[in-house]
Amino acid sequence: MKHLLQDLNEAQQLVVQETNGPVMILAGPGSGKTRVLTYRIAWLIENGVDPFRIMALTFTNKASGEMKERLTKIIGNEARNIWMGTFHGIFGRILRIEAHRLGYNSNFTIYDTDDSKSIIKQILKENSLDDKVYNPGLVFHRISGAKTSLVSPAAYNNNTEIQGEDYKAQKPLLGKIYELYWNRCRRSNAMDFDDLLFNMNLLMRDFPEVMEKYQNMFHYVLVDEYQDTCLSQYKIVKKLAEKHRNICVVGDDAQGIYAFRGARIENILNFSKDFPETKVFKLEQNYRSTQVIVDAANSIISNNESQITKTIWTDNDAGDKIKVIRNSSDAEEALSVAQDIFHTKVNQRCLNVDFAVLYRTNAQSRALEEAFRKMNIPYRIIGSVSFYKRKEIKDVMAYFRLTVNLSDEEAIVRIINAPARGIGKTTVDRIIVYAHENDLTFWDVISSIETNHKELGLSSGALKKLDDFAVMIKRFRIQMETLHAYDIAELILKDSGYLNMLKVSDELESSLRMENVEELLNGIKNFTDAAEIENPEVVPTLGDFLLEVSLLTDLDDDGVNEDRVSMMTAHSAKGLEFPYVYITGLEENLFPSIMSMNTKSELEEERRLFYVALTRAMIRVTLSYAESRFKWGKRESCEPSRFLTEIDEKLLDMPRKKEIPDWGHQTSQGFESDFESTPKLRVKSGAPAIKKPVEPPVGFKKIGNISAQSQNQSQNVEFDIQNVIPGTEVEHEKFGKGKVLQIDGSGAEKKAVVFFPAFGKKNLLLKFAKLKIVG
DNA sequence: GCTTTGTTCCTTTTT
DNA sequence: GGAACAAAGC
Repeated sequence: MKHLLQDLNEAQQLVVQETNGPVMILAGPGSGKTRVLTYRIAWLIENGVDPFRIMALTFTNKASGEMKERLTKIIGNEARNIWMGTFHGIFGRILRIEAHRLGYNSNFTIYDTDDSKSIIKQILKENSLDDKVYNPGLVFHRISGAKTSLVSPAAYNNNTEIQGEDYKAQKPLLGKIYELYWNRCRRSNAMDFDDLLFNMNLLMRDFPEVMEKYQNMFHYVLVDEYQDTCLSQYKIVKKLAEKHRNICVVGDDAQGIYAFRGARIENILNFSKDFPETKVFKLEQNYRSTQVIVDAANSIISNNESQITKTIWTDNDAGDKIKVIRNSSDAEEALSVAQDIFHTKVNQRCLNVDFAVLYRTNAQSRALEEAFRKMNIPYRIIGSVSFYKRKEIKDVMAYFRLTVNLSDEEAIVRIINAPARGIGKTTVDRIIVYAHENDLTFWDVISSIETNHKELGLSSGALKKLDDFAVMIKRFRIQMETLHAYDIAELILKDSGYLNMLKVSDELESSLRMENVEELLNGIKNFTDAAEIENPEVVPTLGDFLLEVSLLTDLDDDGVNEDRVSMMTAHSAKGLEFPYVYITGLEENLFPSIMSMNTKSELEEERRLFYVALTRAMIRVTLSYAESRFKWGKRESCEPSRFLTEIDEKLLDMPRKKEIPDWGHQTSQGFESDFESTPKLRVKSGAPAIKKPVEPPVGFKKIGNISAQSQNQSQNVEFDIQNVIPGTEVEHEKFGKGKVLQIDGSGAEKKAVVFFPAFGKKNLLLKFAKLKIVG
């Protein structure tokens, strides 16, 4: 047992061993918070606590994944028996068991933000409400806010204060929309993210026997990032721990960055009121960062009025001053960062994984990516545009969702005509209206279409098509009973004709979509394999997969162990650490964001976010800002961020003019490549014919054109990407050898148009990463 | 009914 | 730079 504590210092040891009764740990950045939590759990188990009796809640999958991994290293396979996961994941699991009590069935769908917004849009349309007044995003935010504060539609509409606010804002019908949305979700047997928390509260409030069951089940409750809990999370946790009172929360008010989604930092302050016998521990020593970084972080946060006084200090060396880089444009900024990393790598002999580039908004990643490709530095983007937001993935998931949960109207409408089955908008609309008027679900109507079609006034052709569709889904349902997740998924994709639709399409995009669908299938395969190893007795179902995947924001990147620079938003960086950190886009209105400067507390949250970003670094922080930046295709000039002046001047290596880099030459638009550039290629639709058609290399055949949205989106061809130029011979794992005709696209996935003689049929737009250069 | 073409309006951060 | 919508064309 001794060996466990050996890895910890004295303060940490004390915390780990204090296992009985409520404990609050105020842990500054770099104080070994995750370590303490992990070892505390390990300690419990080593002392005979059953892992099934421990619940450990985190905010992100990343955090829980990391903790699980560390725990497995310390205590072995028992780690997987702990109820460890995100709030949403764990509560989703419980709700699946208890769904019937709340009028759901256990295969409920989890709606993501896009699903929610599209339902709100439909509601607005059906009630002919102006979507300018009732902006769907805003409506959703309002509903979400109500739910995280545990205000039901009924309570919302009966609360004169809320009604007054809405009335004042000239949006008196918000409550009505909330109610309609609420009912729509219930009818579809679906919960959105906030419902997972809300319904968990309902369960605990209205079913004392259920509450007791889980209170008895969990002897130990641990919560990470406690400052980010919202009211509904806080109430659940409080109730769960009420009986055994072995609750341990870890938090840092200075790192609270989620007030926008309902987090209440007060929860930290109130903890001792709820549990008067609480023992409070403070971990203030920072083992991560240099003196300079710690001082800078402290000097930033001291600008905030509201904070619990806590001094972070460190024994570490002073370290380098914080370098500030001034740039003329976003493109130049990206190149400066890439170059700086390049030089640091050479001088300090470190790896790509030692670097992180942070930014305020995801949109900023684009320029960085371009620069990194130019400089040949491998990178990984964490949490960018989600894999699961792609059209083809959403389509495929809709098939799965519908098969598992027939009530899911969103899903049915999405795929009833994908691939085209001759079931058009008019028919679909008619069914929706009919269903809602008769209090039926969409599925109710089409599954017994023979009895309904007269009132619907459908043609016999439409009737047949709808019936065919319903029969197909019914067949999937039957087959689902006997097949495990991967097999049924594959079967659905084939039999629905979706895969074939992609296969026969000659759009370049389709082969890319195909790859994504295959990637999803691989994901299911991994899921079933892992589940079978974990518990060979139980067959992993499609429903299990859906639950897991709905709460995932990104497909688990396979490149996790590769040596790459990490790029992510400051929010995503929470909980991580890197030797070298670059914080980019330090411009007023960008960081701090202009959207977050309406009130003082919003500005203070931005400051805390900057604090989080700074304290990710171990050895060196580099800040950069640009004097101009592209916004909506237009160049706008920027002012340096106030944060730059809020840091103690002595800690800064002040801005200097950017020297001209040793390659390329400067233009008003940033840098221009030294490589030869070609005339703009026009794309097919909406544009005049390609002026100078691109001809395939000798021995290669070209069929089809690039398809894009409109002439405004014609793309530049770039040649200087990772040593590949048109003409380069490449090899694809599946299609064999080919020749690059064109490099295309910007953003996360640079694409190459490649001719594959073996494949013959068409040119392919492929994910760049999948190509190997031959010779 | 389905596909192509043209326009508008966005943009914070995440489960 | 792009998603979502609307309109026109097939």
